[in-house]
Amino acid sequence: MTATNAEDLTARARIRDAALRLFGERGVEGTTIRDIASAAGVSGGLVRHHFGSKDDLRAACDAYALSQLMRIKEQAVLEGQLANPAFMSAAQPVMLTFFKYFARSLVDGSPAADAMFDQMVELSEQWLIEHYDGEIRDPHAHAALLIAMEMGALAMRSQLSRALGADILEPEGNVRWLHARVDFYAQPLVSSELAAQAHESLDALGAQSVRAGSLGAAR
Amino acid sequence: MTATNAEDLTARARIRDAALRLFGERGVEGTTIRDIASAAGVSGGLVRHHFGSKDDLRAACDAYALSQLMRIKEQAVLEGQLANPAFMSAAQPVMLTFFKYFARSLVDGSPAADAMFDQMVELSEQWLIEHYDGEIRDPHAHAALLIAMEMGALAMRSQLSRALGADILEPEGNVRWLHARVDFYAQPLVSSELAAQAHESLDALGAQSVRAGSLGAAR
DNA sequence: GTCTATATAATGATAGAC
DNA sequence: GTCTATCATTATATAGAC
Repeated sequence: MTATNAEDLTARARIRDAALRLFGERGVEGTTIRDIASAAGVSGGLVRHHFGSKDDLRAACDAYALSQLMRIKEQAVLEGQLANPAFMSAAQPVMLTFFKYFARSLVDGSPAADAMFDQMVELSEQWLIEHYDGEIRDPHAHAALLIAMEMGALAMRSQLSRALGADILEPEGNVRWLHARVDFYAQPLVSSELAAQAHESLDALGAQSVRAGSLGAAR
Repeated sequence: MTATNAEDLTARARIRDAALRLFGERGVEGTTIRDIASAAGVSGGLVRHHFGSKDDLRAACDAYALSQLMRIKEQAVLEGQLANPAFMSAAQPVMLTFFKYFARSLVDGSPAADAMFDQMVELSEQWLIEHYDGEIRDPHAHAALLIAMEMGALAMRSQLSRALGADILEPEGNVRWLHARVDFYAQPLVSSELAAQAHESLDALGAQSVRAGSLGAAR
């Protein structure tokens, strides 16, 4: 049910929600129109009637997920709901569902997902520049890595859930996950000395690669 | 060419390497046997002749990627090649290719990938316990998140590459990526005070979720 | 709006020739 | 070992009835 707008019980909405969920779980290629129709309790023909083609359905899911996410963001920021625990805890699981969809889309590749990624990188880059205490060499790269890892962890949902002993998208596992995440971001994994050393090694490696030319990634 | 063993120019090896690459890039569902055959420069029939079925081919890729990764690991650790820059810089791109394959398998889900993930978590958990200075509340969860984010970032290869301006699996982008990664792990994103505060909020949220019951993740 | 039935295409699997 | 040709299955797309 992802998000429950009042008039949202139509077959069209059910199809879109089912597609959003199945695409997010199995990927677009791994999901058939029949699967979606079955999950939504309608016929395959109706999917076509409402959305035309699988690609169009996917585009509709992209647009819907993006708009819903933006809507929540607006509410949180503009309407000052950020400080409202009830709103935030209610919004959280819905947002996660959309994030999960985008995480999978990011892996599969799609124009909308690409745009979403860039937008998120942009936002977190600004946040880093404005709110971060320490110095960051390359804020853009830092932000990109941050978002890639965040979305990547979400794409690894089943693995992470197995390791934590509970689905990270259900309340119990979700809390465990968020706790671990806070710790993860609170503690540096390597010391600044080790980091400096690593940067040096990388510079040497970089120069070497450029010279040798033969060390290109295998393909 | 992923890894160039001397006798590795056989059609069978070419098929396996092509499958490894395509599965890693597009996922198993998104790759057809014809695609693989074409990339390997052979007929579809030959793929079947050598590997039986698509599932068997995938299993062969799993086994091969795992064994190669272990082989490199053995060499690095047992034969003391860890300190040999030439070996390490040559091994790095090959390892990345296999990691990429597993990252995608992790997203798609497979028994071998699951085992791989658990193994990596186990290793990094031990590393955290033995070599990490600070205190970590939940080493297992921490390790799981670390691996999920590492592999997740790899699964986000195209996004990350676009953001960094060069393919992270080619030398140039690779160096940029590794630099950003060092910085990422060298600097805590949130202060310990903020972290403590976040942990508190999460505990409150957790208790609330358990009470309310209605806050389950959307599905 | 919704369904059933059908056409068309793609895919994995198979058989047999060289 | 390698190919071409073909089959069976499945998926998407389409048409038309209710």
